[in-house]
Amino acid sequence: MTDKADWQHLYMLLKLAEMGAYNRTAKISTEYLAKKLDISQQTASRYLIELEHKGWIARKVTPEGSLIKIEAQGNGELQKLHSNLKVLMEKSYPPSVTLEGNVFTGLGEGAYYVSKPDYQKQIVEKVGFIPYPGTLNVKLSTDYDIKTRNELESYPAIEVMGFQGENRSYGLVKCYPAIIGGKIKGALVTAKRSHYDSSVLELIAPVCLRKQLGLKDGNKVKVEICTSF
Amino acid sequence: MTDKADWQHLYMLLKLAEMGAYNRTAKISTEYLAKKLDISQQTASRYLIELEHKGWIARKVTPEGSLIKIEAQGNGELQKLHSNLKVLMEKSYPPSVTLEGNVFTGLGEGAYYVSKPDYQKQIVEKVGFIPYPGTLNVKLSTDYDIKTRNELESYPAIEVMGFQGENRSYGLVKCYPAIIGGKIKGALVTAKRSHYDSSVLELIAPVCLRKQLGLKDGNKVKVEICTSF
DNA sequence: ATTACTACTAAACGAGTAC
DNA sequence: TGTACTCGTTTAGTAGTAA
Repeated sequence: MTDKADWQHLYMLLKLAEMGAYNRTAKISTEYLAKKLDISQQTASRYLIELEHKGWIARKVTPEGSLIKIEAQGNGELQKLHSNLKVLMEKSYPPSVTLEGNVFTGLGEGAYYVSKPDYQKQIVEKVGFIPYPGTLNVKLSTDYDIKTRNELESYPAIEVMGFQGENRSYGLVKCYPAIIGGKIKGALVTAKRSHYDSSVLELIAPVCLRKQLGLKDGNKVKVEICTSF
Repeated sequence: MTDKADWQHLYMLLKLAEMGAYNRTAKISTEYLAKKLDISQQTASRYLIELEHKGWIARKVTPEGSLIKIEAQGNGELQKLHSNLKVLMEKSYPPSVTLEGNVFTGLGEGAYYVSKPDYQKQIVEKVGFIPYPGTLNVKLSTDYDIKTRNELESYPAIEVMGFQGENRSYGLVKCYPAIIGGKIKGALVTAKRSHYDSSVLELIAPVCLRKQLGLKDGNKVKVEICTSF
């Protein structure tokens, strides 16, 4: 992620690009740049030095102005920004949503399902980790959380296919990669036919979430669902 | 143009969008936002207030956090940024280039051509102004300016078609909208068959450029050529 | 002309805290 | 919990000026 201190540099870079420093060399004096950005000549000069230091631009000072060209690293920053924006604009759903609720103890069903080899194998392949045999259950309470939870249904998900068991059939399970408690990468799993309604989240992870996050029943936990993967 | 003070707000807006406030309401606490952007909770709060003040977001403060949705104006800013970047990334030429040279007196040919009704009519229609009967001639001297001038040939231009006159034929003229001397909107005109080589710019505008800009022979003048229109 | 240093000023930031 | 105020500190920005 581009950090805070880079904001102004990124903006500067964009302006330089618009002035012709993208994929070619442009002659831009610090005074001209200053006027365009409505900053002082001194600040413009300092910015250029900083950008050069970062390796975002190449700069050659001449008596008639500075010859400036955006370098590979600078191009990368602009492209990153562009693709971020593109994803945002072109998708109809947000790249991530955050839900919050309270931990509670379920019926131990999650463990049963997760340990089924047919499910487990697919989770490893498609979601990318070996699930700890058990789920963390989180109860949503506010209108906002429940509404957002319901919206998830229409977002793309990783689909873990159902299969025919000995006595019964096992249905489709949708998985959404998630960051639980701000730390652990796991997934929200939603069975089509679940005992729980849409006010409950069932979470899996490669580790025991309760243990790793030190959670007890009733504790609040944040779950950041990633909708693009 | 987004001005300098807006840049951090724009960045903030982008982050809010990534957190799901684009086209829907997201619940984001100032502390959570602060952690994501690596700023303090106080600053995050202040930013949200400023964004609301600007009309970029709608905000409803609740005891569990702030409900935030990016408003039409905010969407507009993000879209503007996106299209800027898109133009930059997808075109092979820069959106604008700046040339600099010295004013000199030509042979008065410019006035002759510009006053030809067949040319003039097209300039009014395609370039958008009634040209002052005369051109400002600018001599380029540095390698950079001449090189850049030559690159223009491959950029898109407004084409003013040639025609058959009484005694001779008049050729195609390419026009590039330009800002002359940092102030006046006019155009660079390039005749296919010109007496001047590529180290000379011939400029037209709705007014007398020499007069309006107070230019005398030998004076330096900056010409900003717009390649997207 | 330029660029960019130093010294100062203005603005942004965040700790503490009230609500 | 939350948000957002005051106020001291830090950082960014500018004027003057040298090279």
